Amino acid sequence: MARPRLGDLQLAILEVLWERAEATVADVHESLLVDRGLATTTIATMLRKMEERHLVAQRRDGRVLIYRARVERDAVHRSLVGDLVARLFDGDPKALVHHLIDEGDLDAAAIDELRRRVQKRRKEASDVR
Amino acid sequence: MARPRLGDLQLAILEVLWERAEATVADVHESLLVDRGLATTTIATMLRKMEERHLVAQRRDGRVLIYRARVERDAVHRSLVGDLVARLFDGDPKALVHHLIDEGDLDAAAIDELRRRVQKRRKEASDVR
DNA sequence: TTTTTTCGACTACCACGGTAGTTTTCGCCG
DNA sequence: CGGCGAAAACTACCGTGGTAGTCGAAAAAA
Repeated sequence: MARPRLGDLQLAILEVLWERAEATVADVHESLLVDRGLATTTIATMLRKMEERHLVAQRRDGRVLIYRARVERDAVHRSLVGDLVARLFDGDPKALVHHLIDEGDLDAAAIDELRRRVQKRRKEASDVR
Repeated sequence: MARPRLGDLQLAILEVLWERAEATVADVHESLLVDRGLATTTIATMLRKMEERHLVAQRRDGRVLIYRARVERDAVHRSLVGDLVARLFDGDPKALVHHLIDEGDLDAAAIDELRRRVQKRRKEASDVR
């Protein structure tokens, strides 16, 4: 029993739900229509499968099903990023950033911004405490 | 036809091949035996499938097949990381690092080290030029 | 009330990662 | 030369993401 590993469509659907909080099959279909030319039934099927896996919750309003995300964005991001870090970088997040730098995806300005962000985060964390 | 998206076992196999340059089925099997208790045939099947997808190359030495990686580590890392960044962070690598910081996976010391690394990389790049 | 539209439910496929058993091949040793 | 043993080849199966058609029920329209 390996992990479910959400695919592209599932992620796209969740993205829609994260933005709208609630949506019907038609809503999701319409939102994704531009990027992917999928049939409505495809979205419906996917939503049903995702409901089975408890990724989304479904509520009935009359004869229409209304879906909402049951996992939150941060949790999904954390899980997927953590997964990648575990798979490729032996669980060391720094190694991932090293990779990004070596590939030229981050420049000095970006790092400086990150530095500020760390400072800010530290402050917020102590404020909460 | 979506992308193949290498799985855990495939990655583990590639890891072995990246370290040894060349390996037989038995070699790979032995290397992975500790972590995963897989049958030799499983490794063999996976290697054959990977050969079909041109992830590895196969060379015959008498009766034995010798495999070597046909994709390089950096390329795979780049591809998988790029994929994740595209999927989750709208193609912006900085957003990924922001996430890491917000999750507390990177502290100030780590950032300072990254800064040094950027400096070094910039130097190396100009040296090559 | 009858017809048409709209939804969801069910079913069916395909590709592919992962896992392994069965069969065939082939070189080597006695 | 013949049989043994190891390696490769073939086959099979499951779960799941992705894609969509069909069908039936129910609501809306005529």
